[in-house]
Amino acid sequence: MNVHALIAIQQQLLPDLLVVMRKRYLILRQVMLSDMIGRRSLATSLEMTERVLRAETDFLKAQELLIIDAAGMRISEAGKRLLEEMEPLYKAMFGLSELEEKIRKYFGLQQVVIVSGDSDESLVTRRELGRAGCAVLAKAMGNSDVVAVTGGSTLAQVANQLSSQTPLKGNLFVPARGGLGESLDYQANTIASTMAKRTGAQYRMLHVPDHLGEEAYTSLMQEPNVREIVEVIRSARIVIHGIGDAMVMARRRRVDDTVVEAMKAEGALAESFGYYFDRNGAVVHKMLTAGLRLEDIMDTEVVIAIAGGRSKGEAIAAVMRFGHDDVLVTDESAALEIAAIIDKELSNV
Amino acid sequence: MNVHALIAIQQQLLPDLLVVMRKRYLILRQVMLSDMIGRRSLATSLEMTERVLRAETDFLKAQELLIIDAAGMRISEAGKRLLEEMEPLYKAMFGLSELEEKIRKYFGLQQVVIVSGDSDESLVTRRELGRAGCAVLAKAMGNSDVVAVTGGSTLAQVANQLSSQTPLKGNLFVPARGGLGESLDYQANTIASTMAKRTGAQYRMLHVPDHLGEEAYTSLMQEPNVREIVEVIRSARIVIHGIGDAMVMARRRRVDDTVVEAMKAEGALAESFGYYFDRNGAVVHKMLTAGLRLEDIMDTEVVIAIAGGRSKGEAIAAVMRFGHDDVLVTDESAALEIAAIIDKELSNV
DNA sequence: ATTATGATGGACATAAAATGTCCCGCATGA
DNA sequence: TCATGCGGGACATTTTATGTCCATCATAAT
Repeated sequence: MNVHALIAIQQQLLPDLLVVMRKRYLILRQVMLSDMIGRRSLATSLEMTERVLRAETDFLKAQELLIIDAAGMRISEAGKRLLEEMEPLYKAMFGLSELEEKIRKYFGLQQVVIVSGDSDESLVTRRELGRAGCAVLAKAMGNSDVVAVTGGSTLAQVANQLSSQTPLKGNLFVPARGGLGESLDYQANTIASTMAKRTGAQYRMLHVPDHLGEEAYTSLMQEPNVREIVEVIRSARIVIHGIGDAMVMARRRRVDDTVVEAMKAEGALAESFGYYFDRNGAVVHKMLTAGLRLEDIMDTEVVIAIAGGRSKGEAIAAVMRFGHDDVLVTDESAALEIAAIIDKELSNV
Repeated sequence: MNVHALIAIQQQLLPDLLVVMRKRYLILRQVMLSDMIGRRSLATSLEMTERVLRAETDFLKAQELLIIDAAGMRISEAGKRLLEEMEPLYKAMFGLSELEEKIRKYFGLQQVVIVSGDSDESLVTRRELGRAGCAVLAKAMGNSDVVAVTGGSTLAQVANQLSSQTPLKGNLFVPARGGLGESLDYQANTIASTMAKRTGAQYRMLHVPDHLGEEAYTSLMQEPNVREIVEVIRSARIVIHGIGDAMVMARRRRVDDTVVEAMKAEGALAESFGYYFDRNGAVVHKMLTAGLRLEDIMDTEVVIAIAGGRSKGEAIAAVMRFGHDDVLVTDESAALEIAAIIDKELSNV
């Protein structure tokens, strides 16, 4: 049995095991690196409140890993030994948390969740990604929320993993956008309905093509029943969306070749909830939609992005730069790509 | 890096979490063994209150390790898998807690603390034993308590590990008994004074030989200053004492050969705070003392025994049977000996 | 020598979580 | 059909965690 397996087992019984372990490890390490340090400065350098830190240092003192006296705190021999023994473990154990934190901070997100593996390569990772997405979504959902979901294989995966542990009757799932030229399973409509069925929630459909000319848009919006559901969609409190490669998505949606070329020229890289972004997160291509618009996203309380696979790293980074997401759920490979982009950015500046 | 190293680290860094982990593990195991069981009967069989158990089962249900429905609880597939995977690790993770609990229950103690190793073999273990003793003592001490301490090398170890982290000015350390024929370092007087100095507390000496004839006793007790300190000693709220082998101690104290023979004939096995016990915890040899008497012990609020080493296992068990201790601090080897004695006892009955 | 700084630890109000208790409706099996 | 034992809801109460402020002490610079 190896270390990872043990941790995985322990985490089932104690989900925040790693969180606590990491917290205490970082305190210990910071104290060691500082030789001698006071509580207040330690608290700020670890970004903890003073009182919480104090509870931990009191604990570490009781364990005799820290020595605390009137002059401040320093690490004990036992503490030093513990740190040395933990060092090789640290990376293995917390590599992902470290990554999460880095990405979270850089893009100013509320939360980043990374599952290990590469969705491009492994079915297991895709499933894990789905599960992680479910967990995030479940946590975000209240008692009577409107949740807008986009299409795509990743979102379909989320839908399939969702379980009805706590029946969320009052919630309403809606598609974020209209119908696309994709396969039925990956349609936003399909996914919204699956999610609703699996959680015992309600759902509404939007039976309108996503891509509309101005005339068609205007006339459709005259229809009371279309108009009503569109308004519900636009008032969603939660949005969960995938992220795709711009060119792949454009073709899948049968966008005009000339438009595709124009977007390409403008540096379109990523696609999400129907919009196309360049590497800086700027919107490259706008179009009329009966679904969720950019301005709606900005008002949405919780925007969850979910996408994985090394090939999507760049696209994810682009959408994150757009800056209106709150939570990102991704996998290790994509996260590493994103981290590389961040590093490059930071060294250029 | 192997699993055992990780466990060792966790035991230092998160002992509190491991306690929780063990609790959940035991619940899961009990449910598995019971096939299907209700909350109330589970609570009694685990000796937990219903509400506490409920909090845990709710958690385990959320983790999908337990299936709960109107008919009762049963273990899920994932739960079963978890138990199987954890089984080989259980001993490494919780072996000592298990031992502690077993000994605690058998002798009806309040708390048992076991440090790993064998004090007979290892200096490190002796030191650990001292540290653990300190921790227990520190927890027991209030703001103005009288603490009676006996002599012996183990208690000397405790004294040397005690630290003045929380200055306990109002407390008073006194020797439990008078002077013995031992070396100065192991005298109760010496230890009491060391402890007091190291914690910033007060101390009083008892300059009287422990072993007294009736005449000498009577006349000494006429002395007001002797009488006064003796009364303080006998009113101690806390007693911390070592445990020794009867014969070894008798010789060290230069007890008359004829008396030694008599004690031997009566099955004297263990010695503690000046009294000799046989294997059943019965007092074999009583003598007049200016220090703490048996009847004082019975009134003492907190009686802490501390002793380790495989060779002392039997003696410790004997004194525990005497039944007036509240806390036992020992080491792994002694604890294993004690457990063996318990098992033999239980199978005989 | 003295003053200023920054340290810990105590104290305490308040927020949050854990716990004890009681009771309800429901399935199951006698 | 009824009684038993089940889970789970509700709520008062206790315990614990947290934020905040301050007293006191050690240290270093003046």
